[in-house]
Amino acid sequence: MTEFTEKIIWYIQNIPRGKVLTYGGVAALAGNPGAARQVSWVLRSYTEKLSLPWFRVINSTGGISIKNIQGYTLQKTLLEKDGIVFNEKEKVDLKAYMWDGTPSSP
DNA sequence: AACCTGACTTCGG
DNA sequence: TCCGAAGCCAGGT
Repeated sequence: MTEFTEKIIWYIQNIPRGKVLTYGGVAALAGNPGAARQVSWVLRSYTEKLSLPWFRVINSTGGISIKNIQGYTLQKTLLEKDGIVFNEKEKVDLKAYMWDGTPSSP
């Protein structure tokens, strides 16, 4: 695994409760803005092994990308448990919830 | 080495 | 505003 991939994992693990990050956002923080798809690959490959907070990663429109209805519902439920609110279009306010990458932001 | 895959993103019609 | 097409990157076969 490359250093880039390790950074992706690090950022995902450090997303604070109540915050989210987009796939492209994680890739950008990890140093490669164009590698959003690699982030999805990491989630699919390492979520179970490393117990990653996978549900805090959403797409650039503020919505959930999981196709499977059960996975979609699970992710939405977990995010709401974090205090994140979805609007009538099933989207969250990225300007309010997007994590800036700072480990401690109280 | 070539080709395929994916829980993505962006741009043009 | 909405949808399809093309672009993107690393890992797996």
